[in-house]
Amino acid sequence: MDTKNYSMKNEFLNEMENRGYLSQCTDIDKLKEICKKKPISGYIGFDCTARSLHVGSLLQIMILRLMQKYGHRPIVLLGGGTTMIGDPSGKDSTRKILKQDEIKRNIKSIKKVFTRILDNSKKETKPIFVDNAKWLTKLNFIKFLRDIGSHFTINKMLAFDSVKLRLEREQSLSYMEFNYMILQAYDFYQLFKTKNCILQIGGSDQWGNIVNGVELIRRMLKKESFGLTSPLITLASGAKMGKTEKGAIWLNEDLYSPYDYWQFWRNTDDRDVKKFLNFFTDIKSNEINKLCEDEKNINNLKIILANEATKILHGDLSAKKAAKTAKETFEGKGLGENLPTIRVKLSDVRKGLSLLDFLSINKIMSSKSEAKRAIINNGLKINNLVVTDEKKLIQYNDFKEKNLKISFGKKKHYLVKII
RNA sequence: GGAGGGGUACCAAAGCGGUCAAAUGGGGCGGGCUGUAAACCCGUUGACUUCGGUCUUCGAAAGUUCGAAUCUUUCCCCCUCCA
Repeated sequence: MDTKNYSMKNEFLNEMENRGYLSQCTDIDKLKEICKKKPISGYIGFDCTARSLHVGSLLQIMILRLMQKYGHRPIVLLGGGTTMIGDPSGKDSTRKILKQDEIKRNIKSIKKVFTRILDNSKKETKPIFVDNAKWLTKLNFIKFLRDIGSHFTINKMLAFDSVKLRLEREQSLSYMEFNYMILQAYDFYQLFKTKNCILQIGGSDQWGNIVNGVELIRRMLKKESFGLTSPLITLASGAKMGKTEKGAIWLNEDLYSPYDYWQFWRNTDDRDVKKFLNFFTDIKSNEINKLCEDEKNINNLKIILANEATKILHGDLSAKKAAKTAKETFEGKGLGENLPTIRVKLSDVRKGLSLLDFLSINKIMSSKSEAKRAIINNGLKINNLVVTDEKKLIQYNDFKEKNLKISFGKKKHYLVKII
């Protein structure tokens, strides 16, 4: 992380603007004033519906990181309580309800990522982790309705996008989900009261939920708080950031390897590269401008992006390893040591392994039929040679010094080793 | 609670007794072209198979029939209007 002047606290919001992190703010000027004078605490809430967050949440985490950089304190709210309800924002249908111990497990797993990306070394900016299950699960329904519910009107709630869109699309919205925004507002109120947290940050789809919290704090405590949103990242292709058809780009290492993560950034659409350099690296904005002007080969920019982004999440060493493997695999057509590796027994190889079985057993292909199709479509290579025989057996003489590379398509490569 | 409409593969949507593993579009995957990009073009898109076929799939269950995604009954779910 940058080691420059940490006292420039007001720079936090300026850099947010420069990097394109800022979409809306309830009162940017006033917030800047406050930031200039003293360190603040700001929070972002995260859903715990999966074992890991995916790159769709990365921008939010980068914002927390940026707060720290300028001396402010990030609060990470892992929504163990709200996850039991499910945020209807931006969703067409109700999510499946998770069991409580599942949510607990998810929280534990998700937390790992924050300890990597955020800075834990300084007392003043060390992130605080909170779980809203702590207060939400203790609420008394009648009391809550009287104390909190009375501040909300249905008229207004119906006008929020999260509700309105669902109704317009003729999708049902349960009473449970309908209450989500109130709970989120209550979270902010809690954090304001107990942690002196004056700012809530979120994606632009959270605007309604955030404003509700600001409003609730004003009504209940007669105090001012702030809300701020980051833009919804839209890819040049029109798709949403983070989830591909094949599955999400997970941040947790055990779900998505550093090598794959590096590849994800390396494969960025040309049109998104500059934006992503600003969003997902520590390179200064003006340096990025210069880089983009000087560098004529956009592929080199993508490599920088991949290196830097991977470094932030997985560390320098993993980033370097991934870059090296990519180079060996794609440029040298060789065997990158860091490729996903499958180990086989010598005795099995001597007998001859059915390629179709091998592919499906090791989950390279989801079924034998799919593997067969891949071969028919010339999509499968062993040591860079197209496989044409679907009945092929993997045999000892296919290996070079006990190594063999299986490639599916141009980008998916696997290393097979004899043990 | 009453009336009507509807639930089909990853999504949207056709099919309304056999020729249906199910049209078409999107998405995905693979190939070509390139730059590990985009666009474009081509192929492919349930599983298993001794490649002859076999098995499972059209909300769920039961039934009619030689034969059901298609007809009947019950149940579940969704939508619209009314109360």
